[in-house]
Amino acid sequence: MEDSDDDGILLSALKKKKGGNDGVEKPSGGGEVAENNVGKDAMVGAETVVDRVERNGKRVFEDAVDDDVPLLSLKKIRTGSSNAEPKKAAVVSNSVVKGTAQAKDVDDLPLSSLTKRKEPVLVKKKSLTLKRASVDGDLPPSSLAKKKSPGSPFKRAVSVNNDDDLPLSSLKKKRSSGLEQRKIVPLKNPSAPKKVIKIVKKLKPQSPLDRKDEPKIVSRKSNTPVKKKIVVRKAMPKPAGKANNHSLSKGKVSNSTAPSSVDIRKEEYVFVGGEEDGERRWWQENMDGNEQRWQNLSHHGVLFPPLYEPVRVPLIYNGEEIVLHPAAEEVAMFYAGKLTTDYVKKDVFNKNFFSDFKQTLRKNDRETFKRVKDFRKCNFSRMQEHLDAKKAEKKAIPAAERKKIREEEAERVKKYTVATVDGKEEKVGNFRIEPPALFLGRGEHPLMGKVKKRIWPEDITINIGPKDPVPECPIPGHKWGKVIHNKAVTWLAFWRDTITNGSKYVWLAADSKFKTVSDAAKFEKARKLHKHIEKIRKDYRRGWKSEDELVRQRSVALYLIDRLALRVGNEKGEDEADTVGCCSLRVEHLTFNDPDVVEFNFLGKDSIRYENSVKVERGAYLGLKKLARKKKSSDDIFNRLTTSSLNEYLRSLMEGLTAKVFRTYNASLTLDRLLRQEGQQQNVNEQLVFYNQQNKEVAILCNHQRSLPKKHDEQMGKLSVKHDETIEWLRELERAAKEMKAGRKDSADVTQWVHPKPELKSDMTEEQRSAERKRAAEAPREKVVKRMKADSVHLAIARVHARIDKMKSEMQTKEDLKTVALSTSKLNYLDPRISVAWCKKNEVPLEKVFSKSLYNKFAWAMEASQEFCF
DNA sequence: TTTCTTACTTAGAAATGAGGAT
DNA sequence: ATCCTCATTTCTAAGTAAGAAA
Repeated sequence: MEDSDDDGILLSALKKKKGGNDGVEKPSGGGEVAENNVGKDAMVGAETVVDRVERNGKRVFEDAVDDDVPLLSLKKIRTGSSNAEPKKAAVVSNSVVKGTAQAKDVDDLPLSSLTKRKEPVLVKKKSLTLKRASVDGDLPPSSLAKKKSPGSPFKRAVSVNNDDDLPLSSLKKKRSSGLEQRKIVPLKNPSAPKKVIKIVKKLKPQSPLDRKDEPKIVSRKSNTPVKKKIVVRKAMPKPAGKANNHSLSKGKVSNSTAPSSVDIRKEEYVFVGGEEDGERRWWQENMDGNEQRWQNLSHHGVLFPPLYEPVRVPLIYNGEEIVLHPAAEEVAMFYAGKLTTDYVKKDVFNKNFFSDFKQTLRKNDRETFKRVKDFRKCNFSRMQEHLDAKKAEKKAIPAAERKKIREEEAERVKKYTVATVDGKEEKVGNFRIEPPALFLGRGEHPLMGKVKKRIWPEDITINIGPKDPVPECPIPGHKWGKVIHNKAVTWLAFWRDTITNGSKYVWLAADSKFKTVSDAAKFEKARKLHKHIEKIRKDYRRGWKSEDELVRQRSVALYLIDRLALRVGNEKGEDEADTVGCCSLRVEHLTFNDPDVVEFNFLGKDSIRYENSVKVERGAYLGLKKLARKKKSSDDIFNRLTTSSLNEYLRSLMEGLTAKVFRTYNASLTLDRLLRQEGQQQNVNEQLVFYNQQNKEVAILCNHQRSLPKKHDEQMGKLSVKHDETIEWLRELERAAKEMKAGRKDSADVTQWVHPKPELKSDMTEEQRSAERKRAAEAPREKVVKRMKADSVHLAIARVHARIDKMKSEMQTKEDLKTVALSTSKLNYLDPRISVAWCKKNEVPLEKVFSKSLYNKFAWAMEASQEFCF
């Protein structure tokens, strides 16, 4: 039983992934991209379930992935993208998938192999595992276990790992506090309101770790069994034999992993890490309920963009040149600068722009205002040319001078880049006030094209320590709108956006204490969810059948949030693009395909399309279908449910739990589990390809898309040509080898076709050079014949094979990632300790995975041991 | 209640710059 | 060593979610 419970949990996690994947893949297509994908999908889609099964039988891994969960659609999608994927990746996903997938499928699949692999690693912790299992178990395990059972094998393996990670062993050592941290986390919870705080306090007295949440839960019926968790914790604290290894804690020596890597970071790391083995690192400090986030705060205010300098380049109206009033010229220039974008093709954009433009004319230049009546007669080309010329001018600046300018600018701006919080110097994130511009909303934003006005000091509220000097207002003759001393907030300055009336803030940078503490707390909260997830799932499954419609709506919605990683979906106003999240889904966004497939198609945040067809659990399917019945296509599916009631309910399940925690949880858990799959990566490069593949799975889960890079097709074409030429060379080498073998010769003539080298001369201008390069690249290849010895031919063959493999892998990766954005999940959803642990375990230098800024942002996570388990 | 406001996180595109291929 | 690519950084829009106000 216990084991199975564990498995259940794990599996569920896996499922999510799959679901997510499905979702992602499809979505990747938003707009045009989407269509492309669709095409692929369609092909794949042709594949039937049966096909898949068969595949499973043969190629266990790849197909397995598809199978599981969700879906059909997924399969389709995947096929498209995943075909190319390396087996390793496939394997991982498969396992995952299976777990996720419904029991039947899972069982069928041959998970065993995976399991085996993992188990060895896990070894030690069985005991821990058991504990955890028991914990989960105490909840009503049975039912869930059954459903999920399919995944069990896989899960098992996973679970074992979990135990290991338990956080801890390694953590314990160094930071004895590690454990505490966790505990603390809840307290920290940034969002945690006063109420939370109170709760926390109550809990504190309790033991260490755990579960402060439980007390709260009490009200709910089932919770009794809290204790178990405690048990788990105990286990953790132990010793940590393991710990030793990697954790080299202190930064210095540290990363055994990153031997070759940069040393600079170590220094930074040390700095950031602060205290030695300390009890408490700065990033562990509570954000507890303290309303006071700081005592002293000093900074230099904000930097305003330069004023507009009129250039008297005319607007051409109806064929005639009109030199505009400077204010109008500035606005017209904004439009001219957008001429190459798709915005100018949108009526709303043009209408909004022209309306604001005329208003500016009316205020400043009555004559022109009367004259300029028709937008279609406006010609901004002279202005566009002016902007282009200016850009070219800037580009032409010699490197040395450019560098100098840069440095001078940096010097000028320097004082704005830092702030001091309670004696610690911190970087400021965005000290530049946004310059006036045309508002560029995403998707079909009703306000796109309107003029975002210039912000003046009077529009700014400065927040600063009561004893700290008020920054000088940088624009003579002006003064700050307001100066306040609000210790409950972390912003340095504030203004109101002139388009949306929304608030804009100046914050500290991502590596500041304010930001990192809450970031760490976010991940700890997500980890905490892992301990409650089983119960939560059980609860919402029960809710699908509830008599109470509100309960049904909430339960079905939560299922979608959990399995598909949907956002909660707050209500939106009239003046915003029509996008939705879970709670705001409308009937028109879903299509039901009996018996249990739901197609989703809607625009989410940033008007990114979410398009996915998902095989959902029976209860959820029936529940959803029922909710859609008798409603118009424009009606909300979850009409009785609000995001705040949903969150209120979640809070009753776990302290601090909100809908967005599920995204973090699923994303991180998915990466953690996927990275545990063993692949055959040999060198660091292959490891990184593997890592990126798993990162991609998460990005797909979260539907993180990017637009198709402009030159993608062109670049793929080039790679393809290169690839073909390399193959051609390989064939020639093989032919020569054969010839030598047949003739028992030790050398042979080989023919190679090479591109002529460009003849660049030192007196050529840039233009001439590029023309020459182009000529050379397009010139017919020249035939070169050379005599090669047998040895070198064989050597060359081996090398060419390797090169071809690498090319294939690169092309595949490029194609796979063409519309997937990895950065968003890495930055916001993936617990960095997962990556740190993986790097240490696989001896991959951390800086290969984290850019410098990410490294700094995640400094708090760098001492995680390789045993860390999310 | 419900709506509005505030504070903070998450998001993709554009701008920039560092490194890789040749 | 040069040029171009591509990754990183910057920018600011668009979310979430809590608390205040209506």
